[in-house]
Amino acid sequence: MTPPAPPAVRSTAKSRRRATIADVARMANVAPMTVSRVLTGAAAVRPDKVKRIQDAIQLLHYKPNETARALRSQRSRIIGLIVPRLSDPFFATIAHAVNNVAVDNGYSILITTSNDEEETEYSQAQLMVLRGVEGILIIPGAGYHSKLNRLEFEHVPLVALDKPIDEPSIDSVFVENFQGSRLAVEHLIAHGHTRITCISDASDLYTLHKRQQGYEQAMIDHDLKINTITDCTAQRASERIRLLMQSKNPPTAIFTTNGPATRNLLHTLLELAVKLPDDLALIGFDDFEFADMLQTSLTVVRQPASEMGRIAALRLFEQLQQANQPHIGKIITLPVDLVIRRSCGCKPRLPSRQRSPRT
Amino acid sequence: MTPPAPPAVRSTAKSRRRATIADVARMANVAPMTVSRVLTGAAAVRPDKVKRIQDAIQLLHYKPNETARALRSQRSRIIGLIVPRLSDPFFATIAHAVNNVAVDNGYSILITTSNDEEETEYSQAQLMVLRGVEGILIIPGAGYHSKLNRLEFEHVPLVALDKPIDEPSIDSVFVENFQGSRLAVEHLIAHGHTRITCISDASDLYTLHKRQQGYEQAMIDHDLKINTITDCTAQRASERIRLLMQSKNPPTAIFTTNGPATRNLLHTLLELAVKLPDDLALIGFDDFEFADMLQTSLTVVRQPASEMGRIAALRLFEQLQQANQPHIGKIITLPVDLVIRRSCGCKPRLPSRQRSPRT
DNA sequence: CTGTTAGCGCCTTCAC
DNA sequence: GTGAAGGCGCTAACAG
Repeated sequence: MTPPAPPAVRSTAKSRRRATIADVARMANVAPMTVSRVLTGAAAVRPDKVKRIQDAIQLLHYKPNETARALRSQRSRIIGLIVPRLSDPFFATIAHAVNNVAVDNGYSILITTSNDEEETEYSQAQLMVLRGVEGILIIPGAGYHSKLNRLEFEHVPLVALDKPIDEPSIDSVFVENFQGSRLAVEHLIAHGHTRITCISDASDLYTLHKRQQGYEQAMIDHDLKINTITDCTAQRASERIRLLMQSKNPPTAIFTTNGPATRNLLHTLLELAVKLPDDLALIGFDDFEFADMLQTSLTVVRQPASEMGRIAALRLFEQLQQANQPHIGKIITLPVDLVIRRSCGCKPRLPSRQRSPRT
Repeated sequence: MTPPAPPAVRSTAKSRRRATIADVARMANVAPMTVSRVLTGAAAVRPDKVKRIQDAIQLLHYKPNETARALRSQRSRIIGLIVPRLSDPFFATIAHAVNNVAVDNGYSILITTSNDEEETEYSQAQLMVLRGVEGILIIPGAGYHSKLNRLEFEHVPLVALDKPIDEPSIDSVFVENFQGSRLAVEHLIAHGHTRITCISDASDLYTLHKRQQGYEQAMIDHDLKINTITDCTAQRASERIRLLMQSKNPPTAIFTTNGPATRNLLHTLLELAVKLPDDLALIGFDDFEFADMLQTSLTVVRQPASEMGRIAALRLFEQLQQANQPHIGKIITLPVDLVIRRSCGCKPRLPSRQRSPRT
């Protein structure tokens, strides 16, 4: 065992380049390949050599260069994650869960936000492939058809979350949008309400559509008249809701299909001094941190954001393990919880939950 | 111009490997190096060759392999981002802003969560370096001293956010914790309050300490008695706050030093049926999405999360450009807003803001 | 079990 | 302006 070999290059003042596998091999008096085998465990190596190699690694502070590994072995141990916005707690929670699974598997995450832009999503996904990601998890943006079903992504394992990508071979993970909404609306009906309005903002066409369908199914099943408002964006919500509440037959209950719609509605109701649940009952799709501390705590359909991220990531790793076997897209749909608080008219002692039934 | 040259390897059924720079060079009848120059713009190339090369690139759908580039050029165009939790809206918003800056600079982000664990933070940071990130942005976890001041990170550009890392050469971006808190407490004092309690949970020692100091400074300046409660964790908050409110001289106002403390307090106040702001005035550090829709809308100190992320990322890129010049750590402190709502006792028509003064 | 050879895809370097 | 050679650091493939 020789002392730390001076690097091949003359050791200038302080450049001192990182030790490479060759340095370790030289010091341990073996071939680089043998060092590699110890590192990766790809094949057995005689114990005494293992010892020498490990000592050399210690002394040189050797750490493998993952970029070189990725280039040579065609395995980057990196997956891509594309979300519309990280500032949305729902997406951020999914990202957090994905990260945990990735770390458990020894993978890292290359993340990016699409800002709900088709071109950004597409170009960032391409860039990820060029950077050698082994697979991509994506929450497609609202309001367009994702282009990730293109040919160039044919050989990249892909899992879609929350919304689908239009290509049957792609795995998807959704929540029970339809059943959850139906459950929520039926809860309102059980409270005796008959004039129930469904309010959406304009974003996120796929999920909102599913949720509206759930609302409509519940209404049809009980012979009630459907009334859906779909353009309650931040700008127009105030006007639309005032009109609604001041009409001659205003609803006695409202179902909002996502967080923004719920927030827009609540703002206007505050302005109008409408009291929940006396003047109006409300259930919103999607829970949020302070839902239990509003003027009237809100009954909501809670989505399993963390669970979604976890399952999607696990699916992706299953695909990575199955290498190139022909792949059939699997659709996983997670149940949602109806978290009953005060806004629907219940007077629960403790917040209770009800789970969406599986169809 | 020849038709798409069959790849060197025989084109088996459908393996069809990705085109490389050599394929493009062959097709355009130039040396690979010339193609590289067109790609990177590293040197001028005669227009007719440029044309031939661009045509070949189109025909072959050539895209450069970024892993190979990173290995050869020692520039990955990737930066690392470490946050404690992505499920925290404050951190997630920072991550979002960081992403936007990175994309603008043609960089990608390798992200990971430390879960507030010293070892995770350290090992993930190491892994990022092995993956060739050019720099790291980190929000250090709560409750320990980050190990990223170690020797091995000496040559990795580093920027700390929200909390410092104990090493003077590292850039940091903070908010005005001290001034913001002082401003908030002075606002309460201006409302005529004299018994003001400061409540913290146990996490995040650095920022909470700074905020407590701001509170104390304001109290001292006005000859008021300091009363700080530091262990209002989710488990103990209820007990501690009940004790406080039922003491014989309960405070007439409270200043909470972060989101969790605010939330814990609000929960208990709901249970105790304490009405804001009549029974008690409250200002919390850190804004959140539904702060304006609580039983009584909350007056808060708002932190510029997005701005923090943006500035930290910009700093990192400045370091990347300055290559190896000796670096002196720069500390950037951002002002915070006092967002006045109802909980402090104001009756604003429109929510108003006040900016923390710079010292 | 171990070493040799070669090359992943690109760009640095240097010669022309 | 252009090309040839060589190697970034590692491991696949093969030979022994």
